[in-house]
Amino acid sequence: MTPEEYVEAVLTLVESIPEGRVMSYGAIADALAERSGRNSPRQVGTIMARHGGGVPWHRVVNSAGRLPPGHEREARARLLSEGVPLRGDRVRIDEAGWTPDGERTGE
DNA sequence: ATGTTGACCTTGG
DNA sequence: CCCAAGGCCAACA
Repeated sequence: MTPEEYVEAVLTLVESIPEGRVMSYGAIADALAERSGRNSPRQVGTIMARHGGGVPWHRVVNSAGRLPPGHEREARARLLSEGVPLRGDRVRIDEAGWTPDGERTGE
């Protein structure tokens, strides 16, 4: 799988995240691990930073539910309007966490 | 080829 | 809450 295809795969997956739900960089990397041959949350983060402008990037947070640096205000507002459960400025990923299988990350 | 860096993750002080 | 260490993968100097 070429780098461009991996980028597309990531963006497509992010677009598939339902409103009110979120996914962590690690979960995304993990979900594409089989198909991409690589598993690196950092790469997903880099991809989001560079090509995340066209997708619901605010639905992607780190494992601790932390919002993307520099976009915290924006992300928080959007998540709030979607009804994503927040604890302060962090997402309750145990409740809003989502995977392509429709299961919650916690559990 | 080596070293650093990055919207990361987990474990452990 | 903050920091460090070891893994992870790709881009860049």
